[in-house]
Amino acid sequence: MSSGVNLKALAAELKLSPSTVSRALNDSYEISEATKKKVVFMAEKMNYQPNPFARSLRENKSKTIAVVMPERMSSFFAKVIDGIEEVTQQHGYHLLVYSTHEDVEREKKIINLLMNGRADAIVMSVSSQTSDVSHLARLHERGFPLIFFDRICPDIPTTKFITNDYESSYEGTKHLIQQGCRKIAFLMLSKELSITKERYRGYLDALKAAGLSPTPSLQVTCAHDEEKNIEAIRAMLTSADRPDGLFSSVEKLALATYHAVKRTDIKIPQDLKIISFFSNLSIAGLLTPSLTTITQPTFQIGEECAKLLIKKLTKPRQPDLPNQLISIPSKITIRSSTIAV
Amino acid sequence: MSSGVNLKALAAELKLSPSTVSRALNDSYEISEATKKKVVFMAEKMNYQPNPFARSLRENKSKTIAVVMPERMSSFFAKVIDGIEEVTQQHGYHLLVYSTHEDVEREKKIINLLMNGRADAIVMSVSSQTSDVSHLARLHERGFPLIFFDRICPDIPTTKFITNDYESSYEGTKHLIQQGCRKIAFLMLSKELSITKERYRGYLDALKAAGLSPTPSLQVTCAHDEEKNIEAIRAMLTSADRPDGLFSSVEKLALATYHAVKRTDIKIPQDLKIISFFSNLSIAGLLTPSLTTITQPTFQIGEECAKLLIKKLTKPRQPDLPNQLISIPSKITIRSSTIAV
DNA sequence: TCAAAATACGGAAACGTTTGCGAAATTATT
DNA sequence: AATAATTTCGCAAACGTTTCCGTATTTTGA
Repeated sequence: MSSGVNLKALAAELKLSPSTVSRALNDSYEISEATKKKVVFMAEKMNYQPNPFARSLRENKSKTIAVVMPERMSSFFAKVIDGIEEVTQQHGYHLLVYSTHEDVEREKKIINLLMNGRADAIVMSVSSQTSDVSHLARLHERGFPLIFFDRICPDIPTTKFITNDYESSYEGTKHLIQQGCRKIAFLMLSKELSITKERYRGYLDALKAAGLSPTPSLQVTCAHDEEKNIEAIRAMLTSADRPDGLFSSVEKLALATYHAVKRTDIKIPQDLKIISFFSNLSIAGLLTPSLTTITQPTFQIGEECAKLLIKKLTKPRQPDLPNQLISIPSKITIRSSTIAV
Repeated sequence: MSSGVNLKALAAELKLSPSTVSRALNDSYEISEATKKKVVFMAEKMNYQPNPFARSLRENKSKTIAVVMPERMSSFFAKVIDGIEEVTQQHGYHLLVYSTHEDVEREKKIINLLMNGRADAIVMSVSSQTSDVSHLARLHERGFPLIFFDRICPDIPTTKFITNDYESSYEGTKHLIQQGCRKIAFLMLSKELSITKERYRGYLDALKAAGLSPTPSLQVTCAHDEEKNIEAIRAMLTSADRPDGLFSSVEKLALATYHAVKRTDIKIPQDLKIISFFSNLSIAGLLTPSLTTITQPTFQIGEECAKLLIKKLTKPRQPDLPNQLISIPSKITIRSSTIAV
């Protein structure tokens, strides 16, 4: 139901053939400048809009990229998509955006839907439930351009964009130790997640380097229910083995921790020092006390994902996405939540 | 580059004609149950995926809905989209998501891009810069299904979903007055916005009902630069005419106000009581002091938008979207930021 | 001046569906 | 038993592009 005017109508009006009009609009070398002018002018005048589906059908590409991520209500993912959109929009690409809601079944359904070519590529971050990655492997094996960011699949040989999870976590944990923490809790979403593994490894190594060992009861795996998370954290914080420091591997768990602390008489940072991966800088400074954060280069991650894809999709005979892990460093910003008093 | 197998290949394998296979897969009444079984089985086996563009071209519909909104880093818009996705996904629709970044030029470009039929409908919330709505009017006049939510265009005769902006603002302002406020500031994004107008009207009427009149210097219009907003608010809060209450018409300005207050020695709620339209309830409870909020039914707004569109798009001969304003009430949650001490 | 090359355009096929129409085979009706 | 109706399927057109060829016209080269 577009504007009603198509190539044929435009051609008829110009007394030219559709093929000539098409070529003129696509700036083909075999059309004279004179007719190009006329065609472009008339196309403008009649408000001709090429039908994207006819074009996609013919050219076998959609000028569309799909973004699949675990949730929408997250400053991290929101900013990454902003970054993606920034560069894709400049190249005339459109963005299909899907949220899996951390549900691997929904993730599978979405991936399967995308196998029909509705999008030219997928950039994704897996759900916290995703352990079996066969749906993604299958997609990749068929040659479908797929790249990961943040929550990656290490075993799928394609390009992945991450931050320096290990090093940042190591440094963050070291910072807590330097501030006097000896019993440091670790909060994670799911042990399956790549980011959990890397960040946990950094945390453990920093403990080890300081001659400390992790307390099992202080390693809490959270779920999707915010209230339950808060209660689990509160229970942990008020247990006999209560921690004096806390490392949250994701933003939402830092917020849950602040909620949990509000239900106790624990004082931050006197009784408990907190550091967290966190993307919403405005909020970090507004929390009481302000939160020491490890901030990922969100926007840049999105941009890099998109740039790589655009290169792959627009150059004629581009090789497959290389199997590489590209790391863009995070930045630690020390605020009140870890300042020894 | 889908899976490689198309209708013709599938038909050849089955020794049937493509038309029969198509009808079988679409469960047409003119195909026997026996062949339907065979076709479906073989389609499954060969992993046949219908080409969406061929289908869209033929049927002149894309099974895609576009969402156009001012920003992505907003809990309000994120939740609305979650609501939209919830129902559209159930009906096999896909979501193209665009952010205008509060830039009317980008908004125009996006709208013009969407005129070619890439999406079957648009659900949108206009940018704060949007005063000339001719690009949207044109779209609607061409019969393109368009519905608004939150930041609407009153003059375009289609369906709009809002919350009870006037009443909520009236009640919120009344609450501030009841808590002892006499000089109440009003924070807004742009005077052009429908939500600004309605919320401001509610604010003004509540003042008038209490025999108060607004102080011009306390009505601040903000821009897109967060730091500038914070400074403008700080200046206003510390001026000679300093307010004792503040009504923020959008979430981000409440956060800016908390930042501004941090730069002064003002105490909330002792010196200044604050209420705001706010969607991120988790954060509202975490601010210090916790923020009294007017929370919109975000998810439900999204659901209702999508339900209406799905009905319009799936029923064969559906009339145009009616020119109506549907209001779903907000809820005021009183927290510490307005509790008189 | 004449052949060769370059230029500018049109005809038609192709992309993969859906569907109107026709037709063969089967079943129902009188 | 002859005709009518129903069931089941195939042919071909159509959706709106792009592009492979072919061709007529003009320009170039010797």
